[in-house]
Amino acid sequence: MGKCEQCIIKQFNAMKSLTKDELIRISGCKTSRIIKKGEVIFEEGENINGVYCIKDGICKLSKLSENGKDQIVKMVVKGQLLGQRSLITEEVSNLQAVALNDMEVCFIPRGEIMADLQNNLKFSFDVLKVMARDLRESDDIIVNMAQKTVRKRLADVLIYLHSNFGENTDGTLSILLSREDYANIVGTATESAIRIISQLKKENLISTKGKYIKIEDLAGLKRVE
Amino acid sequence: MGKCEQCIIKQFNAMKSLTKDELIRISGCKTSRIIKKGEVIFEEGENINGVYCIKDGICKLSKLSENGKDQIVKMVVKGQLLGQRSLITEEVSNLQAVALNDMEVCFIPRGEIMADLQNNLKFSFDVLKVMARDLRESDDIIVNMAQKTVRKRLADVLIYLHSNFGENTDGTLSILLSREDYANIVGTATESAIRIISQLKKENLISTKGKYIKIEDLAGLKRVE
DNA sequence: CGAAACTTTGACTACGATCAACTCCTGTGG
DNA sequence: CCACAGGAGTTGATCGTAGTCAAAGTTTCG
Repeated sequence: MGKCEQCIIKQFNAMKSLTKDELIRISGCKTSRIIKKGEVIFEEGENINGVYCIKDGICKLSKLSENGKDQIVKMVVKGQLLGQRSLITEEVSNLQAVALNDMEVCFIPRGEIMADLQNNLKFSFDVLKVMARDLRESDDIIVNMAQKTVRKRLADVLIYLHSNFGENTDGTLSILLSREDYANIVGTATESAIRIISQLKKENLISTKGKYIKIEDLAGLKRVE
Repeated sequence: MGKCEQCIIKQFNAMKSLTKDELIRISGCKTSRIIKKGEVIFEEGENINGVYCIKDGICKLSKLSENGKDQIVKMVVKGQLLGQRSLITEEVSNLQAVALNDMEVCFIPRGEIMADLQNNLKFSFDVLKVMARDLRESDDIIVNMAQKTVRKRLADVLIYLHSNFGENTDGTLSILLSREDYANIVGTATESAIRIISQLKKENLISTKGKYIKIEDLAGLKRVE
């Protein structure tokens, strides 16, 4: 099993602030795990009892709404930590996590990571920074949800996916989402999302290869209102 | 000027974790300020350079959307700290803060509070907890925005205001918001909010005395879909 | 008292949800 | 290898929700 102190992934999250000794200790109690695409990592209401450090892959965090629809709240990718919030509030998870592609994660039990949070100031301050940034992002999402049309939100999501997760060699978005996922991110009905995607296609802003979406005119997409 | 170490307000926020010495130091450099209803505490994009500890009153945090409408993202009340996020991300504020009634606040300059954040583990961990809870709340707001009707959201807001800020002796909500504020919280047009309020009135779920709103049937309001 | 700001109502429009039918993939078992 | 089942994607028709514009009524405050 890999050693935390040598793992490159830690550079990308707050764990870079842990000391070598702390990393060695964590390395000793962590468990690695492969998660297949579509697999549930944890459920809403589940006691997570630790955090996941994502070595590879992407997952979606969603919450079941009263009307029975899932709302995707956040995507967490390679390099980031998963489950920090619930760890800190000491409550069960308020979100469900599902893998969007095959993932490789390390699970660090609550006790170990909490010990570091409460002893290593640099580490806890780093986590604080991540959260403050997340909060900013949440503010933006709230405003967008409240004030923008579905069409505009969907265009924004495509731009976001493109700039954050990049594209395959053929130019399609490297992250593959179902139409339902798209709908659940922008908060609309699947049919509505589909309709807008085909409309954007007609306007030559995007093209599709099966489920894959390729952005043809990024500037045009940004101008969508 | 009041002394932080004797101030009761600190019990309600993370400052309770500061040592007596730290509080005395902060007391020496803080500035008290009275803010009138409607006054802007800080603007979106402004460098806040510290945090406000709210001794009395309530304010709204809002963000200007591209369509020119303000979206109210959060309400911050007596006992809470204002501006922590921007302090931590070391960026300009992403929100505007406006007083909803006459307020009394203490301003603590960045340097002082940062020093404590980076030295007092208990304090920074407390702030971490507050933020983790805020993030949970944001998740809920996002889901509600995305999945619920304006009518349902407005009913929820009324219930929220009632349970969090209480009522006057005549039973009206003790917090007084304009119709536009209501609209800006639920993310709708002012006229839409007005229409729904008058509809709820017809259904005898609420009544109004001028701008004041009184909840007549809390259980009924909760059943609104 | 009068101006300005806020609230209310009406009429109309547009956006997005829902339901239903149909097509297209994909994978599984005969 | 084909057939078929099931899921995902697509499209059309229809309906209700909410946004916009306009006008009139009401409060508030100087």
